[in-house]
Amino acid sequence: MYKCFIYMNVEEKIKSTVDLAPKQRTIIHLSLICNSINDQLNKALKAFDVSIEQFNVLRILRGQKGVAIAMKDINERMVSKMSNTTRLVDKLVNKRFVTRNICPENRRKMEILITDLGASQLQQMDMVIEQTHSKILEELSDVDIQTLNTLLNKFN
Amino acid sequence: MYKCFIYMNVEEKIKSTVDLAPKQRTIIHLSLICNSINDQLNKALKAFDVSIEQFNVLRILRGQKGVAIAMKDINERMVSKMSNTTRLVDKLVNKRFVTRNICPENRRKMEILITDLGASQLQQMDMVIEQTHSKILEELSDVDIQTLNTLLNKFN
DNA sequence: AAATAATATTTTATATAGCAACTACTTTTC
DNA sequence: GAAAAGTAGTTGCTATATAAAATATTATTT
Repeated sequence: MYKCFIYMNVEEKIKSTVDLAPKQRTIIHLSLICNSINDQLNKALKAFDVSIEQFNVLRILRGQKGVAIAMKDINERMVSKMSNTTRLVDKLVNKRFVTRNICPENRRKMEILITDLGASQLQQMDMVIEQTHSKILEELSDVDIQTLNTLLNKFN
Repeated sequence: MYKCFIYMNVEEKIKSTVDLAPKQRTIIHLSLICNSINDQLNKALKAFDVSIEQFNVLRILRGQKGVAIAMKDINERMVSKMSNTTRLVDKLVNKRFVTRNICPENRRKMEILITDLGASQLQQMDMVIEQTHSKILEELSDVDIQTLNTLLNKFN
């Protein structure tokens, strides 16, 4: 029997009756898990009415420790790059989680800062997200996580 | 020095100056790789003017070996579920890659089939996608791929 | 057989992703 | 110092994701 137990989950999920090539299977496996992770994270953040991307922007701003940051630099630090950081920040401004002002030294630039409200909300989000991360990786040991990261590093 | 070489890639990519918790790092790492995989696959399919999802639908239809399939069943077999298979199939109908007819036995159902044009285009896409998969996983040995799948199976 | 429930698909609404064009400002070059 | 090139950010457009409501058909109940 060619079909190996380690692949069962994947083929179950996409209801495939044929055997997939190991490489194709691996890519699909990764894709399925990423989708599931995003679902879980989005659900966790739903109570705060922010998306994963908005949450990431807030984290970036907190990392600045009070130093203002420009749109361009937010973009560079984001996990999934998108051309439209403007609209993402708009949402956060509307929620009073961040402020945005024109930089006096270089009037092309924006100075974006997290507000106290944003920071306190972020702290609450962090707890929920950490719980979600722990749940997702519950079955993986510390060694598993190290091995996984080493393998992921080999991806092109 | 706490920062370990296996994490370098991640922190470089998101330009993080602070150390992330290993679990958080792993989730971000996965996310980065998934984005990169999707970018590469979309680029490979660009010449055919189809998205990854459209490509997946075509593969599902081919897997049917001439047996018609309903919308509901396409949805079940898709990697990233979405409620709007209708529009996805619309696009493929417009390109003459698939046909869609009302099922005579159950008029609620649709009978969706891949066309000869769709099948021949899919064959071309397969070659490009296989090359892309190989390139993505170039640095991973067979054992690496087995290990990776085993680890991915542990995800919740 | 009419009413109700269940199923399959489509439509609608809303949010986001990605690209390209555009505006506004700054730097460089001549 | 005016023209050209480069940079930062915004806007518009199109495509897609997602959820919820609507429509159409079939199956079940009474």
